Amino acid sequence: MAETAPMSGRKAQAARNDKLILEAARAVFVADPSAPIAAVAERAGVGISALYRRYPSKEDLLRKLASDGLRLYISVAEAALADEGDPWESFARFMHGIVDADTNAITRNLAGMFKPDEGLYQDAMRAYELNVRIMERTRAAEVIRPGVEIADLALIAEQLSAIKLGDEERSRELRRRYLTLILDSLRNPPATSPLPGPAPTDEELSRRWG
Amino acid sequence: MAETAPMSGRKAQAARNDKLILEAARAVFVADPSAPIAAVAERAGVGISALYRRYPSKEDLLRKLASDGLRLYISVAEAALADEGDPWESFARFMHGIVDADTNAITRNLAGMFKPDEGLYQDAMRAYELNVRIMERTRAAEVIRPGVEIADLALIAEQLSAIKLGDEERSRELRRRYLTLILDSLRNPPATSPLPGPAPTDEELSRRWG
DNA sequence: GCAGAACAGAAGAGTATGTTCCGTCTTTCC
DNA sequence: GGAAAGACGGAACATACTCTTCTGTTCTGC
Repeated sequence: MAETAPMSGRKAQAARNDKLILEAARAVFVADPSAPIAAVAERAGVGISALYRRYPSKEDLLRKLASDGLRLYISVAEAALADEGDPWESFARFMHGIVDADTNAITRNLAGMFKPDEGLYQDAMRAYELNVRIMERTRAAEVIRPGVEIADLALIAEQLSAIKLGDEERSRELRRRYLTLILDSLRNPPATSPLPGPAPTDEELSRRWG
Repeated sequence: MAETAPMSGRKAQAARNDKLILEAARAVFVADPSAPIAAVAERAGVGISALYRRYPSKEDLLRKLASDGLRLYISVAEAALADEGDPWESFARFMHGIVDADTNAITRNLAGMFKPDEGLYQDAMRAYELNVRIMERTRAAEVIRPGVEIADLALIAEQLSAIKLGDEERSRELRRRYLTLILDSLRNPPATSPLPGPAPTDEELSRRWG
């Protein structure tokens, strides 16, 4: 099988660690943007030196994460633009896509913790341009509530990414719930879609106070 | 005039400082819950010892802030319950009240930074009970979208309190904007209210990246 | 005029965290 | 078969941060 890299061997372990570290870093910094780098190592199940072998400093790691997150955002936006179906459904899928991917958590929330890169600027401009085109197309179809601007979408995504309740998966589910509410309100004419997933329970809310 | 305390005198200055310190603490910790205590002193324009004269420790100050915030929440909820007018309008005013007061910023966001007080527990139970009654009344009038639970309201308020853009006043204005969107969607039947205040501008958004 | 409340801000003490470094193990090349 | 080198774990180091205490000073109220 072409996919099966030899399970043993230092090189194979290194390749696996590459992914382990990036995934751990993403998870840790999404949960707490100011987390110490030791927390990333622990979560990845590796030593600290495995991190420093790959990234010269914490700042470089953060920049890498933000860069990946921005590129993910771009790919979601491009997929949405390629979708030539119903304009509203296409727009809604775009919003669901960026909220599900939670790209805000690793771009906006990490801002200020690293010095932006030239490539980051390029990607940011590209992302903005895609935003404009999606918005223009949706407006042209007259399926979005008048008065809603591009920047509104960014702030809505940012609000939703602030929901952190329990599990990462449960958080996503709840974000979908409130995104559904907002989208119903953004749609022209307004709609009433079924709310996905169960409402939060009082127990879920109060557990965080410990 | 009973209200006019002598403008000079150590005692008068102390009374003024009481307020200055609480207001500064609120503003500072709302902006950054993990801010150092020196930032509060600086913002209040007083020395650090003026803080420690009033509160034995940082934790006590935080507890005081949270306690005040919770009481503010309760008073808003009580006012909403006392309002016997249109059920939906009353509910909407309640939501606007707690979002405007931004009580989440000084209760939920400070959680875990101090050991809860017995009085806090009492207040929390009282707040919860008021929530239940407001929700029951609104449901009984059948003006709220089916499937919406009490805990939804808490999470919605929490989302909105995550919006921090520029000025404190501007943030409030934007929170009202998105609260209006959500309330339109929560209402049964759905409504389309005029959006208050201008949409965020791209410049406002990008300024934060510095 | 003076005793003391109230204060500003520097100094102290302890903690948290980014980064380096050393000893170890495994692989791979001769 | 042996050894050089890549990769790693985690302790050790240096440092920056921040809560709290403490000292010297000012100004009020009597």
